[in-house]
Amino acid sequence: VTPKALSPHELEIWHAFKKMGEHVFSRVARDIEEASGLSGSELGVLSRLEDLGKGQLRQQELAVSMGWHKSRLSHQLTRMENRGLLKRSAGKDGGVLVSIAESGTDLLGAARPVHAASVRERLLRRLGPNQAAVILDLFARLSAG
Amino acid sequence: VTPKALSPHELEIWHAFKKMGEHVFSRVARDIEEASGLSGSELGVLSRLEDLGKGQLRQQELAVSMGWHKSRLSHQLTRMENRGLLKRSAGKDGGVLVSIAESGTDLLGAARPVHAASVRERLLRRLGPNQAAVILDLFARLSAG
DNA sequence: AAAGATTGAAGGTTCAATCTTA
DNA sequence: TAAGATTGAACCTTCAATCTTT
Repeated sequence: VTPKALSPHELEIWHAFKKMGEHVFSRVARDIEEASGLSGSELGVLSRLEDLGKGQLRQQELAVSMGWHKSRLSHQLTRMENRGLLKRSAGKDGGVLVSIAESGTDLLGAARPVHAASVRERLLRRLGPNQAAVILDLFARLSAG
Repeated sequence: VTPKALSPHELEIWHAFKKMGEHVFSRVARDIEEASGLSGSELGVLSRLEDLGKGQLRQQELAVSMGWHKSRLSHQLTRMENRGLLKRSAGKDGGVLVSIAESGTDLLGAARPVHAASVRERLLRRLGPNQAAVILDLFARLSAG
């Protein structure tokens, strides 16, 4: 086979799809960072600790809930532990227990409303009448095997 | 003001929007990497060198065409120069001239058709009747001030 | 052996500081 | 001075290799 190159129109769609995400994510991340000093990853971890556990989760559960590989989470937790946002301790079953620290709780409290406002400002309020539905449909189509 | 938290429906949209991009990009990048050994960034740089210059561009033009900051491009070019994909030389006007190397040309030739096929498989063919148009509209809305 | 977790290396991105040269 | 470019630090992600404990 000799696959054809992408047409200008195909390239335009691909380009828009790429830039769309980059644009929104970078702005939301910046809003959160400016208001709380937390990165997007840090907010994700702290939110789950508070929402899914009561400030405490097994590392393995945390990994699954984020959809992250263990290695990625391990590196992330190491950085966050160094920043004093959380603590790790030995669980009774051989696993590791991750607990949110006081400064983590404080920053999370500051970041949550900013996150909500930013997602509304950068994405939700800009969606046309049926575009939210299109996004959900698109997500399903693109994620399907 | 006491901003409200995101509703479950808002969260669902935000989650879908995030995962959608991650899913598609990681698969396209993997397809390219497996076929050519090039990363997405490397392919972007090499493509522009071949398409916009004739294998040679001023570093500054390259930065503008990619929409990258000079620092980001500098780091990227350093890695690519170390891999033997391109060469840098002094331009006559004080700038730097970036030239694609033989191995860069070869890998680019291998990666191009794979990239086109992957974008079609991972994104384009999955779009419903009007979804391409929705993406273009969404891109415009989200990029607007 | 299998599960849970860590580590190091390499690539990527951003920021601020610095260097170089027209 | 101003433009073009580099550098180092910090953060992020992935992969393969390695522990550690059950």
